[in-house]
Amino acid sequence: MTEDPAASTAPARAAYHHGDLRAQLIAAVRELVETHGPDGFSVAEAARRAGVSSAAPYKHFKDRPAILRGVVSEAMDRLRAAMEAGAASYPAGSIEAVAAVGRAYVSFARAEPGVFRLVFGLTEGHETAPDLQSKGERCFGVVVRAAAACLGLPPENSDVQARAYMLWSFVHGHSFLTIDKKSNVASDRIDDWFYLLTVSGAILGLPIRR
Amino acid sequence: MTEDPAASTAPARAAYHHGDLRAQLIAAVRELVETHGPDGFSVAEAARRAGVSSAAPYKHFKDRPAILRGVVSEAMDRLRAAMEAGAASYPAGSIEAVAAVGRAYVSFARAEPGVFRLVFGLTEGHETAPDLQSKGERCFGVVVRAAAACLGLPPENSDVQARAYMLWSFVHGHSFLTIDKKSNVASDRIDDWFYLLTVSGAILGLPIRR
DNA sequence: TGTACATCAGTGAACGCGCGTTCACTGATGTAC
DNA sequence: TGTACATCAGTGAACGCGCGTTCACTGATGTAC
Repeated sequence: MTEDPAASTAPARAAYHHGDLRAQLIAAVRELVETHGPDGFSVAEAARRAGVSSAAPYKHFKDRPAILRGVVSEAMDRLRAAMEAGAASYPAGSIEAVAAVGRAYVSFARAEPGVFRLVFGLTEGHETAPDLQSKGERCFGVVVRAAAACLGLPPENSDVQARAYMLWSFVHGHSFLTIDKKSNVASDRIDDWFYLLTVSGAILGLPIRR
Repeated sequence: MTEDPAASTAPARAAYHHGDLRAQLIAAVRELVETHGPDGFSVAEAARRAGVSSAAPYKHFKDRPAILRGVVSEAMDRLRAAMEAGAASYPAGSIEAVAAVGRAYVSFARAEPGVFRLVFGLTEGHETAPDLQSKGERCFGVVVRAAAACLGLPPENSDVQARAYMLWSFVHGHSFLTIDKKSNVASDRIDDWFYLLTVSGAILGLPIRR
């Protein structure tokens, strides 16, 4: 998948052997999850879409949960890349960079709501997956670094972490409410760049005295 | 279920007829959803737990999605009641009342994570359910009214609605991150009453100039 | 360059399973007279 | 108060279905000499 030069872009009907099946299966599952929801996918249907027999997936994945984990892992890579790209498109340390991370997050959720839900624990038996856990932490790290740079404090600072977590909560909640259609007129205003900037600033700037 | 005097509290082995089955089924599904996750339940298993044949549920619900809708509907009633109780336990118009609504929300999610996920769109084919939609709006109404009272503005005010939505996003996101175990040390601090108060105040008080 | 062989990635048939739903039925309940 | 009867809420057997997974297999690929 990663060391693959260009075959994955072409339909690559591919020979008998090696049609880049692993990546094709993940793509098929992504499609299924988007159209039928998380848990609305089956190994059989994914194999069908990839044009192979129902036994073929087991040459690449141990079992059904392993396929889901593969999809989630790949999705987390893309999510983190999107967040980083968002941050990089504004001056380091600016509040705009912080808001851009949030905006990238929401955009991802909107673009792939099924996969987004899958990433966030909607599937059973994913608790035992240390690699996924660490990928999640790396995503959070993007938020923390942006917040730290903006506040001029080290990322290890516990107030920075608390505020970054609050920002994440806000953006995460907005993402879910939006894809669940629970949104109102009010939710549309948050997509407004100005609102996102303002609420980000408020959360970062809130006086934590104690 | 509602007009039932006291039978639902007792195990109520009940006669052949009428053992308050509808309510018992909903309770069984709640249990299943908590232990096996949303979509991890089956009509057959729910019937088994309620001690009836697998055909019995169809006397009370049209089909499987209808059972899910019943569970969600009942859960939304309880969620709204909890939010209202939270608001009522502090002076009307106080920021504490606003924060208490949020705290009730998070407590609900923590107490019944499976049902909470179910409520928020994780199940297929619930798009066609106007009664659920309106129940959701009534929940949001609790937040809006608390925010309006605190700001001294009418609930119809669009800024009030926008800020209420932001509060809801924040609390919703925190709820999900918490039950998904995506939380860190940082998330625990938000359960701290003082933090919740502060961030609520920040969101309500943020300067929306435009 | 050619051959022998281990490995790899697929096939396709088969399995057992539990599910959602239906059906004709039956016993208990509530009501009219 | 008693009886006749409509209705209601259950039974249990049966159906067809698609799924996850295994199995022995086979043809293509890559490598050693």
